This record gives sequence, structure tokens and C-alpha cells, in this order.
Amino acid sequence: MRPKTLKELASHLDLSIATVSRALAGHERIAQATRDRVAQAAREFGYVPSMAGRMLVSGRSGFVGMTLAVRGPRLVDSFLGEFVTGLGEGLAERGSDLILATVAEGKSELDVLRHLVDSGRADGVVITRIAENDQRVDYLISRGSRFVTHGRLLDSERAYSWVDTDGARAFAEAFDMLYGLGHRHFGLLTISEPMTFRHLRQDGLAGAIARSGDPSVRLDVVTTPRFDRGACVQAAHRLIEGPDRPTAIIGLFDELALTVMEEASRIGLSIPRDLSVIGFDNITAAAYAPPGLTTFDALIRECAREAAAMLVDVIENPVQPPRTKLVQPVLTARASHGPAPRKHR
Amino acid sequence: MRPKTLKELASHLDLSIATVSRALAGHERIAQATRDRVAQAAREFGYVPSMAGRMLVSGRSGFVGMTLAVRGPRLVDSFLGEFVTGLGEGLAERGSDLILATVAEGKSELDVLRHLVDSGRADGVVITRIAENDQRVDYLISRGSRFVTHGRLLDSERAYSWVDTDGARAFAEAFDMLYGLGHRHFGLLTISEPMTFRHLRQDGLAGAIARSGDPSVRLDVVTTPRFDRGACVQAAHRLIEGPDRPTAIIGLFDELALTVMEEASRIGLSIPRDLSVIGFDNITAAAYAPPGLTTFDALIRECAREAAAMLVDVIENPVQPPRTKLVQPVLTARASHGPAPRKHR
DNA sequence: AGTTAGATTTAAAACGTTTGCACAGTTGGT
DNA sequence: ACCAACTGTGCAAACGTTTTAAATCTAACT
Repeated sequence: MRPKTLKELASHLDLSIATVSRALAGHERIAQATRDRVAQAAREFGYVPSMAGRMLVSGRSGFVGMTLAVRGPRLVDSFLGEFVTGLGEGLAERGSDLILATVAEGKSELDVLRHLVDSGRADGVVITRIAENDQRVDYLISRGSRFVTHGRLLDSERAYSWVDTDGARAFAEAFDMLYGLGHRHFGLLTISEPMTFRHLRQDGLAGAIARSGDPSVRLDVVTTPRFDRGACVQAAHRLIEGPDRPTAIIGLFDELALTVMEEASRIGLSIPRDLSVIGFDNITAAAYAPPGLTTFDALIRECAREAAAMLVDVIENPVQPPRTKLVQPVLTARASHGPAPRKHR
Repeated sequence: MRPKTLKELASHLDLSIATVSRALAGHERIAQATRDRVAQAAREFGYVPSMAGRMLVSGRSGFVGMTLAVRGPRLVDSFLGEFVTGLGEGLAERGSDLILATVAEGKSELDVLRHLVDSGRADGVVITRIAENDQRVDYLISRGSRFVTHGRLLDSERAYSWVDTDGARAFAEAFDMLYGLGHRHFGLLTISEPMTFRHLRQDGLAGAIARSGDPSVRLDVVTTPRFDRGACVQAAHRLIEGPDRPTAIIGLFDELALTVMEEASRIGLSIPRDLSVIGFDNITAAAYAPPGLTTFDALIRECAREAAAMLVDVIENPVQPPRTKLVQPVLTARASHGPAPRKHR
């Protein structure tokens, strides 16, 4: 019932707790025979070291924290699901566990972060979905906490370790592909929320357009609040209404692209004949929504595994210079893109 | 940098650590003036109690654990995402945090559970997806651990707290609705994996059929391994091939129902004109897959919140008799069901 | 002034682990 | 015989908190 302690184990073996502790740790200075004897007894006793004791003396909890902010209807969406999976895998490989601290409705995410780090619950934290002026990063740096971000700030003044998906590259690749298919009039459905990735991706797209050197290329950009379903639909509609609409639309992420597809077929457009649509993320629904959304797999799981590895490294060697890693998204071609339609007027 | 300790706070205030500790805990016996003074200083100091110290003396970690077993491709699917969300919310309300312990590829889930409970990392655990002879339940009971399950064993010999979705009722309701629409030939696509919910749901369906008292009702049952995509498609195909196919098919859960829909439209059937399909769970993709899957919302998030509440209660009052709760799924009618087609031969 | 009840506060132990240092025993070289 | 070096083990402190029991202080009565 009550967990066995080192003391009990020691008195049962007629050894001091120090010896038992060292024997279990596989210390050099303990006789091999003793080590074996202790290991054996520990197994029989079902001894599991108390993490409280260990934590107290080592100052480490062996946990890595992550906050789960309640925004939008589906809190753990496809992205977070994948991310948590990858993080969990990466940490399990390295003997850490993950604390998921939910930010309750009224509470501030910063408080939860503080609670996590300062109390010693977590040796480090991972934060995702970096915003333009992300207070969390400032806070963590000022506290001297160990952390890794998924996503990054736009400026590179502050030094910290991050891993990110190369959205700029993906959006450039999307443009090149569509341009090759004859598209000249593009649409981008993006969000008003100040997340840094919207700039990175849009800049990637703009850069590719500039590189094409083709002055006939047009780009319509429409912005929508992210979690207002009605507004998203409206924004999608604005993009495709009227005869002079883009022939190819890129959604900042899959949900937006899917909304465009739905709205397009609602007003009678056929995809990809009349309109090509491309997303980003490769969420589950992208495969199910007809005719199948062409998108970029953001390899969230790999990113998260990488973040886990990085964070464990940062915790163990805090003085090293920050590490960064850009993961290349993979084009997942389905049926929502095709050659540009002939002039439709 | 290094977190402030109670001792530092005490010496700064010229009080003993005992007094400070009690003042922060809001103990009655401390003068109101002192309490205020301490609270004030704690805020200024940015004092956060060390969880290690607290844990050592209280024997509680304030954590609740859950294992994440790596099965199938999407480890954190829609179900787990919702569940983790609800659990996190429920726990945050009650001041607990969630440990997510990933079961790495080779490891056994029982070991992870042991690691979680015996080391004192978690005061209790939640386990989901109960199998027919679930070792985890036996283990936890034998260890005297606090736990709550989502889902339940079929026998009721062992006493433990659980919360479950009333799949039996939902499947009965599905039958009644479809029967009312004129359907007489039913199909059920179920899994070979020994999860208890497959029996509960199938029995609910069988019970409703029996209650109808109509001997002309037929039910074809096809079984498939869960995570083998090819086998699922084949199984779905077997159900709808041939002229004498069911007019209404119920998937044990949404993924299966979606597979049936895909396969049906692949072979040229129109849904719901030729075939009605109903699922269970209401995963995200159910809304996106054409023409929109009629399904039961399993209210996973509520279930998880309930499980969190239950577990915290079990941890605090371990001697109470087990609590149980059945949550009623809600029919989410979309466009995949309709009147039975006229005889199609 | 002496006593007492009540109001505050404190000293000290306990929780389970790791680890620096000291101790005892053994071996080998002189 | 003596010293040095090495091997194996134990003592005790430290980590930060809560809590029991005891100490101190205050004020109100005799």
C-alpha cells in the first residue's frame, strides 16, 4: 500500500541507506556483489524511488511542462494532438514526463507558466503558437527559465531555442507549383490574430511572387478572425465572389482552405476545375473533405520530437548557445489543385 | 533565478517559517495583521511554494496521471484530444495538473502506470478505452491505487469508479430512428479488438431489435481489425457489396462509418438515397465528409470533466463507495440518413 | 501582584532522497 | 613493522515544506 522507502530496504538488507542508494545508482565504489544483492531486493520489494525526495535534493522534477490555453471550440485540435503526441514520445525516450497545465477560462497563461516553473513542477517548458509580441517568451527569458518554442518571433534579438516549420518555403513552393500550372491570379485567406507564422508564410509567398518577376501576377489577401466561423465563411466568400476571382487560393492553414472549398462548392464552383485550393498542416479532415485537400504536411509530430530533444538538452546543459531547427513541410498532393481554368468571362 | 524559499521569506519578515507557512495557508490561529503582511511580502517576493517540499510532507503530488499508449497512426485522435481537454479543464478547476505519460513503442502500459503511481508522481490516474480483460484495472485495484476509468468492464464484480458514454442507449436510439424510416435490413461494422464498448453498443442494438418484435428485421455484422486501413475498407465493402445489402449501416464509431460512406460512394451508391449511414463519437471529420455524417456526439469532453471531478473526489475521500456515471450521447443529425429506399431488385 | 485563559508565535521533527566526507578494512610495497 | 593506496561502507547534512506540541505574550480577572 504505502510505497516502500529506501530506509526499509536498507534495514532489510542490513546496509545503510547511503549504500543502498549508491548501489541502485550503479555507483562505481560499491562492490559488485552488493550491487546485485540490492538490485535483487529492490525488485522483490517493488521499490520505486520517491520522486519527492529525489526532487528535493536534485532540484529537478524530471517533468517538462506545456500549457493548454482554452481558445476556440476544439481546444486540442489536430495540431495540438499531434504536437502532444510527438512531445510525449520524445520525452519518454529521454525519461521525462509531460505536464499538461490547462489554462482555465479566466486565468492568464502567464500565471500558469509561473506556477509551472517557479514551483519546480517543471524543469522546462515548451510553448507553441508564438504571437507577435509574445509575453511568454519575455517572461521566460526574464525568469531565466529553460524553454523551447515551436514557432519563433519575427525579430531575432532575443536568444532562445526554437523549432519551427518552414512555412515560408512551403508557401513559395505552393506558388511555384500553381504558377507552373498556369495560375496568375492568387488569393490568400489569412487571419487577423497576430501570430508570427502568418507573416512568415505570407512573406514566403510574396517572395516567390517577386522572384517570378512576372508583373501579371496578382494576389488578393483577405483577413478573418480565426475562431468566428461566420466571419471565416464570409471572408472565404469575399475571396471567390464576382467573376474576377482568383484561380488559386491558398489558406493560411487547412481550416481556412477547407472553408474556401466548402464555400466554393456551395456557390457552384467545381474544384479543381474552376478553382485550385491549397492548405497547410495536413489535418485529419483534409483527407476527408471532397475532393481531398492538397496541403503541406507540417510534420508536427517530428517538430515536437525535436522540441523535446532540444528542451532536454537545454535543461541538462543550460549554458550552451540556443539551438534552432527549421523543419521542411512536405507537399501532400490530393485533388484540390489543377491547371488554371481558361479565362472565365 | 533560484526560487525563493519559505526560510528566506521568513527571515525577511522576522518571523518563523512555521508562522509564514500557516499565514499563507490562511490558518485561523494567525493574527489577521500578520496574515496580510505575509501575503503582501509573498506577492512582492514572487514566492511560489516548492512542490517538492510540499509533496514530501503531504505525500501528495497534486498531479493526476494518464497514459498515452502508442497504438495506431494518430496517437492523439479526436477522442483523446477531447478527453485530454476535458480532463485538463476539470483538473484545473480543482487545482490539479495532468501528467501525460507516453507509453513508448516497446514499453508496457502497466510499467508506465506503475512508474506513475508508485513513485508518487500521480495521486491517481485515469484510464480510458477499457478492454475486456483489462490488466490495468486489476493492477490498480491490487495496488490499492486511486483511479477512475472511462468505459467499464462487462462484469460488475470489481468495484471502482467509472464514467461511460451510454453507447447501448445510442445504438438503440439509432435503430428506432432508422426503423421508423422504414429500414428493415441493417448492417453493423464493428471491430475485432476486445474493447468492452463494442459489446455494450452491439447489445444495445440487439436489444432494440428484439424489442421491435419484428421478425423481418435483419442484421449483418462484419468485423475488422481497427488499425488496418485496408482491412477496414474491405470489411466495409463486404457489407455493401451485392444486391442484397443492408439499407442502413451503423459504424461502431465514426471512423468506421466514414469508411463505409467512402466505399459506398466509390461503388456508386448515393447517400442517403441508397444507403443510410450512422456513426458514433462525432469526430471532427464527421462534419466534413460528404454528405455530412449523422452520428452521436459522445460528449467526451463532459465525460472527461466528470472523470476529473470523480478522481479528485476519490483521491480526497478514498473510503467512499465507488461512483459511476452514464453520460447520454446526443444525436447529431446530418445528411447521411434518410428513408429506406424502395426495394432495389 | 498573582493567576489564568486566550491569543499568537515558535522550535523541532518528519517526509525520502542524494552526496561530501570520514571511517574501517585490506593489500602491497618498503 | 610502517606507510600508502585502495576498496567498500556509513554518518550526517541538506533540500523546503507542514504540523504537533510547546512556548511566549497579552489582557483580564482576582
